[in-house]
Amino acid sequence: MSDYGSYFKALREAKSLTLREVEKQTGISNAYLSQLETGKVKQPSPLNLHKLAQLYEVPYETLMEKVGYPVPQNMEHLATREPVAAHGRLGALSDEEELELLDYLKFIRNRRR
Amino acid sequence: MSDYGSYFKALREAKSLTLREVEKQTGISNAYLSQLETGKVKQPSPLNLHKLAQLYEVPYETLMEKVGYPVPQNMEHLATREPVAAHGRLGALSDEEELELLDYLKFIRNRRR
DNA sequence: AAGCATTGCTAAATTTATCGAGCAAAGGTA
DNA sequence: TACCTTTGCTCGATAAATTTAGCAATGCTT
Repeated sequence: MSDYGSYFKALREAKSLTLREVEKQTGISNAYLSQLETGKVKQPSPLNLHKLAQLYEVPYETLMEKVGYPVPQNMEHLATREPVAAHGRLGALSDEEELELLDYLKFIRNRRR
Repeated sequence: MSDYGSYFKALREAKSLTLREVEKQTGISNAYLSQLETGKVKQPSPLNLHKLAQLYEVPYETLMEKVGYPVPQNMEHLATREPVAAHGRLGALSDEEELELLDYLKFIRNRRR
């Protein structure tokens, strides 16, 4: 199976923590932690990864990458990536669309007044 | 239950895509997509979120935040509303305005067809 | 040595993610 | 009108995440 289990175990041992101590700090059952460390878990939830990242003091993204989740781009990428307009629910807009929406937005805002 | 379903639905409709078209582009079953959009799914996998983010042209982090996953620290400000405000000429939008514009955008794009 | 707590682990149960099949409503087309 | 397709959705099945309970080995204390 997946083989990042030993990695998590190493992180825990580096802090000299016991499975049950980690359970207390994170709320994740020691049973599950054990399975995680012995390669019996494929994709732990991002929330649990985050908790472990905090406790073990490693970057959340590092753990996400370890378990095979897509990792968010770094800032440079985002900054360069096509239109900043590609945010929110509107998504990427062509110039014409943006102008038309701008017009409609004015209408919306003046509607009731 | 969680209620980000309508958000995904809005994203899909903004692109005038059908559930089965999204299925073809992402490999995610239309059955699951439907459940996702009708609030019957709690935590879709990061991988699926990533696929949808690509198709819908929204940041992966935004979707992660929507479904309640922790978002990497250095990305938080980008994942929230701010970018929408950075929407060139449109400026900052309220939720209601954004939804209404989304709806209008859909209309614009379907006008001819 | 006996008794007790700690530690890592597994087994079974529960919950959720995800898919395949198939159904009913809506649209078009002959 | 009858037929075929498309579309969103539900149902039932399978797999994986995560928990609770409990067990064996080790360690500590008397």
